[in-house]
Amino acid sequence: MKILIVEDEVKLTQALEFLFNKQKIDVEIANDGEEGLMLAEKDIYDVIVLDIMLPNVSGLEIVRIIREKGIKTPVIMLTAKDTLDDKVLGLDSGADDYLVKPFATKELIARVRALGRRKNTEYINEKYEFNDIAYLPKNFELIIQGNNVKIPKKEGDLLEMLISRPGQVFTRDQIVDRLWGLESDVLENNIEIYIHHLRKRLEETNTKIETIRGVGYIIKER
Amino acid sequence: MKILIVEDEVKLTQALEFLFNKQKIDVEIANDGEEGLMLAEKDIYDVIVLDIMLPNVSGLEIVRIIREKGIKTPVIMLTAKDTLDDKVLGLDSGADDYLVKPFATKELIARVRALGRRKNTEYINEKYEFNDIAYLPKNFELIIQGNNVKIPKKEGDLLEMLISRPGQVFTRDQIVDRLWGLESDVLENNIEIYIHHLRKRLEETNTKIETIRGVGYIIKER
DNA sequence: TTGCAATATTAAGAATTAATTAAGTTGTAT
DNA sequence: ATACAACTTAATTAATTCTTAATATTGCAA
Repeated sequence: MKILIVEDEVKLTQALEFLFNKQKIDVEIANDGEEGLMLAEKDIYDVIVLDIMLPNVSGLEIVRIIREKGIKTPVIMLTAKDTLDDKVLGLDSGADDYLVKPFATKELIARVRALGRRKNTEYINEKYEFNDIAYLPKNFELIIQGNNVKIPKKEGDLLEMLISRPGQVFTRDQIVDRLWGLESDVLENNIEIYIHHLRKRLEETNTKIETIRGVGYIIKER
Repeated sequence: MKILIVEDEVKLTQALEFLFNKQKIDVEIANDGEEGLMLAEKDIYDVIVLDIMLPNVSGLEIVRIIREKGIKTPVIMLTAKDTLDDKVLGLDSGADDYLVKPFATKELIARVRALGRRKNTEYINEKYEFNDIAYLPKNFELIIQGNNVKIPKKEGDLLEMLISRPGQVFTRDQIVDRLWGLESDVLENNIEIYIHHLRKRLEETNTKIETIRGVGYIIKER
């Protein structure tokens, strides 16, 4: 799971990053609204945590814009007690949940988990299921015909991305951004290599990864 | 996605072109109102970005004229703070959105994306349907009798053009402009080739592409 | 109905993009 | 410090898509 945290208090973001990482959750940080919007638009995160009060672009603005764009990533709003108005409470801003500052980090982690899970399947233990395969991101385990196989992290992250939204095409850019981070300059060839590895693992299954030439990849029934 | 930017500050247009290209959005530039109007009339863009203050013909004029002609392409207006009057704010000028200069380029990109998508979502989630066929531009899939077939990009772009406005004749010029860009010098013969490919795919359907001699092509029920 | 222009068809090879393989590097755990 | 696994780079091969070009057919006007 990879999440985006948009929050201008640097100390807080650092603490959160540390805590989430401990839970095997990858974190990307944006310290102002503009950057946050840019990242959120990439549509590569499982959950977005948004402070409402932000420099440049407010959290509410960000939700509005990304929802308009059709991005359905669950959003948790962080609000100070005094800015907690109906708009947020009613959640008709487009956000899915909110948390009043100051909050217990445990609480935030729990809610992130809950939302990250909701979108996919109801399974309690962070399990993605698609067609005849399943994937457990927590221990990087791919399940084929009842057999659990541990796969490398990068392979797992890629599989998780694809399997988390079946039917969605992920562009090569999105894949690079999610697997290697934003300002990385890895060769795009790496995508092909990990796709290749995954395809080999899926050979005997009824699930395949299809190439959309010039665009990216999508997971499908064979 | 292909957009038109009409803006007389050359530096700005160059920067925008660079940024949009990075986002895989094709850009055509016009540096004055007259040229902008001419291009906008071609009706081949997904979004038009229009500065209000322009040499020759103002942005507002351009929207008015193209709307009169029945061109429904979404328009984003760029306005300086001091020309931001009700006409623009109310959006009853025919524009769909506006942005006050100076703006964050990221914000512009976000809004262009949002508007460009809107056109598609008028049809059932990114799916064009006509008669007995359907097309998914996102993964370049043509759906015939429940079967999804992947088709090449150029074929897909052409099909998308035709199917997006059934009943409208597209001229060879419009097709060349949209598929190959304005200053391309590909042989017009290429149109016929891709029309040919599409026709082959549609052979067993009740949908056909008709030639309007001396003009262009139109998609129809057989 | 003949000839011309426009359109259609087909095939070949260029160009682009992806897949594969191999070799080298990094990081980590013992 | 060594060994192994994972990751990255690089080079090669394969596949797909695009374009050119050459030829055939069609529809329209004289």
